[in-house]
Amino acid sequence: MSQSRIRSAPSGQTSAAVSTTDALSPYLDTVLIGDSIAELEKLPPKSVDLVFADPPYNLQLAGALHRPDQSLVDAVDDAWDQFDSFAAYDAFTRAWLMAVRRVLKPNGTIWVIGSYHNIFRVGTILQDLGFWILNDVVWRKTNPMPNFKGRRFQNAHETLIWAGRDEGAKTYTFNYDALKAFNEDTQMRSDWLIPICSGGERLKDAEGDKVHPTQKPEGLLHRVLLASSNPGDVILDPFFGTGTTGAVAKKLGRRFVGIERDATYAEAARARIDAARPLDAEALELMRGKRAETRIPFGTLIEAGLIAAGEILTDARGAVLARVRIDGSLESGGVTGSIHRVGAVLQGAEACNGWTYWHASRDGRIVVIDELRQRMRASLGTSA
Amino acid sequence: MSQSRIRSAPSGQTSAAVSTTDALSPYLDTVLIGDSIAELEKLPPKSVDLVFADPPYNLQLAGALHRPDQSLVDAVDDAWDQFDSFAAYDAFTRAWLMAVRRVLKPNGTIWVIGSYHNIFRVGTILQDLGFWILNDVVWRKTNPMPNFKGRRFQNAHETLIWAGRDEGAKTYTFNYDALKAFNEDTQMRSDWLIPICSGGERLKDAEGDKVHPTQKPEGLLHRVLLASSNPGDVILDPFFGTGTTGAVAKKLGRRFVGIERDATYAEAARARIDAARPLDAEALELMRGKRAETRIPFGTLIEAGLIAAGEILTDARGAVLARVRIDGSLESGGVTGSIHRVGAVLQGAEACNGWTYWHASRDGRIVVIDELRQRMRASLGTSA
DNA sequence: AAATTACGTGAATCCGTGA
DNA sequence: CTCACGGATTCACGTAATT
Repeated sequence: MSQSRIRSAPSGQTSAAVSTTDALSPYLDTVLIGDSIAELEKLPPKSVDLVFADPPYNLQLAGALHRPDQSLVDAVDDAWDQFDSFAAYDAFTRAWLMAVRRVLKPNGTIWVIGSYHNIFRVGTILQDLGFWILNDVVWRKTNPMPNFKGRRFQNAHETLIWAGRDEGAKTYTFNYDALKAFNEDTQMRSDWLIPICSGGERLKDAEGDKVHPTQKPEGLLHRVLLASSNPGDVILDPFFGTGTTGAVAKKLGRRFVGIERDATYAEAARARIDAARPLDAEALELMRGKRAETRIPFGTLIEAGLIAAGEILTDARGAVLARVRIDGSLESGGVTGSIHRVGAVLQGAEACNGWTYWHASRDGRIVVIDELRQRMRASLGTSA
Repeated sequence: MSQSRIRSAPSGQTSAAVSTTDALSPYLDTVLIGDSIAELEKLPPKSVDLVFADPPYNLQLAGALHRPDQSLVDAVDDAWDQFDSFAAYDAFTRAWLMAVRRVLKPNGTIWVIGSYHNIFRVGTILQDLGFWILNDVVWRKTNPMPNFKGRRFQNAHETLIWAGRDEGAKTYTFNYDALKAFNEDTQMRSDWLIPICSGGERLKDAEGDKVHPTQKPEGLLHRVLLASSNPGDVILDPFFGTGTTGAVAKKLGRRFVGIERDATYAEAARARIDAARPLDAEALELMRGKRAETRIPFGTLIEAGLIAAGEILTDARGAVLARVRIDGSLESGGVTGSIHRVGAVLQGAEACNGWTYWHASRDGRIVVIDELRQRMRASLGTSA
């Protein structure tokens, strides 16, 4: 049995009060190598404080996808993401969620992350099994992959579900004030802006290839653990991968139990967690989330009624005219495009800031449209 | 039957080409008062272009829930356990989605909005019925209600699912270029920042109370209809409420069919839509991408004398050469074919856009042949 | 050396039409 | 129905290469 797991940190490293059953202690801060459900059976019931799960998404990708420059998109086509049908995926989901539920303390909570391919099925099964959803949280990616063919909206987010073990459980951990401080003294919203995992944080093998196709950013786990666990708590991750959950748990003074079927991933996780160092309070202070800056596309002003479709905009002197169209584009003498493009073309310039170039008539006065944008911002408050 | 619906706008108000079956025309721009599923049965199959649905998500539904066999689910009983509750909601959801699917054109798409209480069940059933999810979209509220107890994250978003009727349906409407223009020349993401419905837009009754508890903002519908419908299209809303979908549809030159059980809501919707004014056709023009441009075969440029038979084309660097033949094919080192095929073969690529790959020499300058095509288009004027 | 340009890449259900 | 083929299509970063 000792072969089947990798100890990645000396137990007892955290001096904080650890309230775990003795039966769990052999597994603390280790990665169990094996099937999630089989390994979960070995753990004592009602022993972990928090679960974070990043299960296979069941992407169902058909063919190869190329970027406009003909380069191939490196798809997630691993065997572990292949399921024969929705029914097969549902059975798998139900099984691991039931196994997790046995292990979770009555006041514990669970996080599951997914995309539209699988998250609706996960959410339904969570509800069917008696979990009680507390929030769905949207991870907004600062730098998502574009939609290359222009056939859909850019898939710019993933969804997390946060749920209690039971409907009645009221005493779950939620560090409301810590998150409010984190968020510059306004309560944390259900939409989080966080970059994807790239650069130095992304684990690479000797050839420079990514070790795991879907490594999650530590910033995401940081916020999850900060919100819903306390120092010394035990975090279970049944799809450990390359151990983001374990690395962040160690940094934040939490304990972890990881389960991972792939030995290569598990070994990468062990090395990574070994190298991680618990943060002191000062370092924690530095990890404050940046607030999302309010970007207001021109089209939004039309939706909001601050500018009317069909309205005529002019340059500062009133010499150049353009008509606003319903999609937020402008039209002037056969030239169409964004406020910036049309401004540039009409001036014969390479570029143009449409916000300062174009003006509208308001109450008999000519106002630059940037002023209308400021009004929009003001009406939105600082919450964007 | 005429009592069961309210005509809220004169039919034929929109002069745009309306491609609806005659059987649907009696229902156009009206609100049918009645149960969604029963009213949907009256509509002809495959007759609507787009569905927007804002179904109830309160599990203690006050009114009728139908099983797939149309039988009425007994009144919600406090003694029901959780599973029964979800089962009833699922049966209701399955029933109205099946009814909607019958009415939707094969290339039509559907939007459903919900919160974590119901959206996972809606998404699962959509997938089970064969709908094909295109995106999940997050409506990020600029001004959500705070969480007063401080026990959860501020619930600051709702989720929309956009799905095609069938997996294979490829030719659904998506105004990619219009949305890109809207968003100042970067493709529209799956997270939308839009204010909740308040202020003057919010319908109030004589006592100053809001008419409907969950009136959706017109900005949201504006973006939905702009993205996934064309002028003259028929938009079906089976949970019409106070008619946001109808009001925006009228403004944007679309037709609508609304179904609403509550006569008070339906009457408020009718009055509201009557007061709405359609935008003029010029303002409704959308950015059209290259896909919508008239196709100009390469050979046409030779016929027009813009490119000479026998002329040598090169890649951007002038390293690769090819000869133009009289039939509009290229020849280079024994390779012959279209400008696209030859470009692909010479690059060893799967595909190649010959219009942007090949260049010609004009007045001592190297110009991409796509520029010559644009001159051709310009010379054709708007007649195409 | 500092600044600029070029290149690679990420959980992706990613073309449309006519024969 | 399949098949062929014209030709349309990307954003934010991190890192390396170049000026």
